[in-house]
Amino acid sequence: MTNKEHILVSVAWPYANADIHVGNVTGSYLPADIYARYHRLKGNHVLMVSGSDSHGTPVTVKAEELGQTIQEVFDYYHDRFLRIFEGLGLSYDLFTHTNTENHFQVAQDMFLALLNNGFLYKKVTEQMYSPTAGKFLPDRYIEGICPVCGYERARGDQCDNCNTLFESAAQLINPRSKTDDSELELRETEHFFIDLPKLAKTGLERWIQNEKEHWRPHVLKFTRNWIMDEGLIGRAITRDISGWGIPVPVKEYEHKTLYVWFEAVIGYLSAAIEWAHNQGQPEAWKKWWQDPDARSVYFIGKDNIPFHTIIWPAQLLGVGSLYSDDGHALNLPYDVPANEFMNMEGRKISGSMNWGVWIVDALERHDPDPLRYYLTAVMPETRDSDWSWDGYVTRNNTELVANWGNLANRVLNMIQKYFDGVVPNPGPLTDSDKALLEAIDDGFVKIGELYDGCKFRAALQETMRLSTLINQYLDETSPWKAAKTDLAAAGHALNITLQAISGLKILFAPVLPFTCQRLHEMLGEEGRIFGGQEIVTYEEKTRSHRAMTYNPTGAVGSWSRPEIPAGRQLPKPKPLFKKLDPSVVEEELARLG
RNA sequence: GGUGAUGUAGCUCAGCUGGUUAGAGCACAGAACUCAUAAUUCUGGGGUCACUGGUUCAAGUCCAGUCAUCACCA
Repeated sequence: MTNKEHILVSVAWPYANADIHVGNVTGSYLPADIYARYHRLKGNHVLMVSGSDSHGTPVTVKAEELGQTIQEVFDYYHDRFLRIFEGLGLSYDLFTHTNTENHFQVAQDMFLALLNNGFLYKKVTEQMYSPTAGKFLPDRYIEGICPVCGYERARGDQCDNCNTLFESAAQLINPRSKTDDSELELRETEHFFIDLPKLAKTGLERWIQNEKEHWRPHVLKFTRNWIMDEGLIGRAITRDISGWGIPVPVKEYEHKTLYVWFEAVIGYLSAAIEWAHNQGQPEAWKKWWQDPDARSVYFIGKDNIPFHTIIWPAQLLGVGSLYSDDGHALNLPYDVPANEFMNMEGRKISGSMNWGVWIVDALERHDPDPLRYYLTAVMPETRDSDWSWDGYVTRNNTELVANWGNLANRVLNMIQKYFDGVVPNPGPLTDSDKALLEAIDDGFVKIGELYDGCKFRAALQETMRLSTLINQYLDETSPWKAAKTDLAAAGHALNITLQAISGLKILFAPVLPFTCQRLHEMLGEEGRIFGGQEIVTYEEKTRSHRAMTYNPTGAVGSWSRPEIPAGRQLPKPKPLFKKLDPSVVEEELARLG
């Protein structure tokens, strides 16, 4: 038990301003969960963390749109996330959020460590100031005439008419406040910048050039190119907003806040610290963050690559041995298996056009495992992929129901029918029996490597291939025929098939945790394959927050084929999956747009 | 505009460092079987590997350019 690895599964933090759709799930949350569940079965020490990003501008914008407070909007979506993730079976050890005392503290600690280590500098820049509102306005609150095309309602960051992007809203002609249409003026303001060029020289460049052959090619090339060709420039990490966000922990600057992009990624660290605290073992997080043998894997979408492969590593390097008495640095990412995007029936997913599948709705009409299965089968691992309801129904019916679910069902039914539900005796094994069981056992090696390498689509295909292999074996041995003349032969074949199915139950479990648990019970096994999910309220000194945790108590699953003993009485089986009528496709398509 | 990725059968995708008639699943056609949610198994048809040019004895696989899609950056 000593050679078990510590694996930190870091998952993208959703903005709490919109519901989660299939693209979000297949892009980062689901692959992270599959990865975490695989490593739990392997017996490794997994810590899977994430949370809602409360301070992003989109949350503020949403609140204004709805005429609600930011807090109300945030609470509403955060709560929905918890429900959705519970329903989908995403097994976060901690899904928290960034509006906690703990996160504020860790973010401010990192800021100060960077400052003390000489990686921050102050700089005065000019920004748009609203005299009527008495504050500086972020670019997206500014409107004006586009200097390129003359469009009158260009936004501060981009012209929607000609798609020109502006470096500063000051480039607009006659810039005005979007909120009250008042005139704006340019004023000087001072901010903290992170010195990325210095950090690059200090170790970031060396790190990115180190051996990274296990990284996905597009992630690696993109990152190296960014550093080599484009070069790095200092970036502002504070801004002129107060009242919502994390105050800058420096005298005279308390009215400014930490920029969200700087602060949100710190959640990976602060959530691990919070988890340890919640467990009553405040130091426990260090196993994942300070032991150089621990692996940290970041599951994100492709739009987030530079933040996780350059800026976050730069921050981690820059804080040195923060939180360590004996000079331990914080671990940099081991891998960032960023996914591409998922489209919807050939078009980009769009919240405003209601073009997509929202998980909160989907879970009302569909079971989590078929959703997880389809999202894994078409996961955008190497290129953009497409969700189609026709594909969903087809794969559910032909692969889950017909190939795998029906295999389990027919075998369990035959054992009921011919042996009153008692597992028959296998007798001596033939060569073809051994070949089948060896193929399953080899699967634990091969499919394990695929899961570990984040090749989830291939893992699923390979597991399904084994299901076909069992179907072929069943066809050759035809226990339904043998039962009429030679009951022992029928029992023999059914026993072998049952053992093979018992293996597949584990091989499928990272992707199909709910139905594999049901199969686990139908095979007469005790306990649960995985631990359970809980939604808990945590109290801090001045605040409380709701979060999701994973409780591993009672989890018995392990990465090998459990032997089902002859003579065991099995319960009456029920189908694992529901066949879907093709009309589902039309019903679902009708909800779009 | 710059950078990167992607473009292979009707659909979803494999094809590592270039090498015999380009693979799998689904869909389609035919056959076998009947334990099972008409579910399984076997056989078969189907592709100018986006386009153009180049390197090579040999290219889907390398190089250049073009087009399309996506992301990031300016």
